[in-house]
Amino acid sequence: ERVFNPRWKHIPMGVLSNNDGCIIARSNELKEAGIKMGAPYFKHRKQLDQMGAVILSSNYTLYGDLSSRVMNILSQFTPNFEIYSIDEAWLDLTGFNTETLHEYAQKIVSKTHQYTGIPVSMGIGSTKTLAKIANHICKKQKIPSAVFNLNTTNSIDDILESVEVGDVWGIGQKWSRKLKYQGILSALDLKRANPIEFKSRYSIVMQRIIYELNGIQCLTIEDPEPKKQIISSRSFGQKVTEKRALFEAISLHSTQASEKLRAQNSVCGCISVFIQTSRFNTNEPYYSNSITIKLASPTCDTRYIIDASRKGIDRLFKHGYKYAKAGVMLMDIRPNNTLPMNLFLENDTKESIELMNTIDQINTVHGKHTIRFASEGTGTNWTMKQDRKTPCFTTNWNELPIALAN
DNA sequence: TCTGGGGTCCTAGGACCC
DNA sequence: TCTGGGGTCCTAGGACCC
Repeated sequence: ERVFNPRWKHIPMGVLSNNDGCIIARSNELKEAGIKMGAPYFKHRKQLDQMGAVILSSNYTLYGDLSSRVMNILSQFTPNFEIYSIDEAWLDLTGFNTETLHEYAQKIVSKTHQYTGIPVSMGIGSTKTLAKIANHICKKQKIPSAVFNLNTTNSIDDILESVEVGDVWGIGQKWSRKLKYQGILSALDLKRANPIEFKSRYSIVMQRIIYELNGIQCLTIEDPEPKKQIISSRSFGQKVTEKRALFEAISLHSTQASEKLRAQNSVCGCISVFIQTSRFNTNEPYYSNSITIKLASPTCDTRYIIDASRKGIDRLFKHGYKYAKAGVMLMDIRPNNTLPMNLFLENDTKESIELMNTIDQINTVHGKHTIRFASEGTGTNWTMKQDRKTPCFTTNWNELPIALAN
């Protein structure tokens, strides 16, 4: 957001989740003010207003586009590269000259910043888990070069001792509590734990973390795999009581999930539909339910998936509840075998595949939802709240930034 | 009184991640 | 009034097989 609005550079900022519900990205000022990741916005609104903070709805189109620009640059610095999330990537620097590694890393950081305006930091370690710790140090200590190499510090153990066990990658709330109860307080304590004993007490995942802290690689740089499940879901802007509105939302989710399914050249064997009321409102009766429906045969045709989801809603819906959220999950996902020989043996006939291709092409060229299914309705009464979204500066001709010359 | 051994597959639930 | 969305992996237990 600051790339396209430099005037916000020194102003406290936050970005909200869908529906403007939770705070999911915070500038340093917000972190220092004690605003927690995922905190409900309405609970902190007053405080944030007083701070003069700029709080925005999330603009995933913009973030996704900037992300791919950053990833593009990063990928040029090593042949072995993995995109880990929208804002993280692994670079395999095995075999690179260790003497000049720090400079090389700085070059990566400065080139990324120069080309995209996005500040990045880099942590270097001999395993993924150690590299994550190095990056953690980078941010926590605000290292000016934005690079921290754990391999060239005097004592890795001193660093590990300063890191809380809950800040180790892979240690979440539950395990953190359990470890601390056992007297394992720091990353160093965990490094020195017995991997065999901890495997039986926790799981093989914990054992790997211990090995990785000891510099033994258990996790490698991986190639992208097709998704094994695809979810589309949303909370409603306002609570929904009508079955019709629920089905409209579910139709839209079926459409979006199917698009993702086709984009990775897969078909799915079954779908799951779920609806739920708010789990926070204790004054209203709570209802949450899901149903899994097996498809007659594997498909990526939106029509069959919407049809199945309708049956799901018919069986799930109960009158008298105020629904807060609904969604669709595609499961039993496998490659779409489009070899001509198999075309007519599958649910997805040639006609079906051509129709879906055409719809996808129209929506790619002319914009999302240009052509859509009538069952999605007009959606005006249940679509999500997004009061403060910045324009799609980089992906929409109508929303390009405008530069004025005086 | 006394009731085997070895295997696979599937699912739900729990843990984690960003 | 207002509390996100989308993933992964692992394990235990049940159903089933011979």
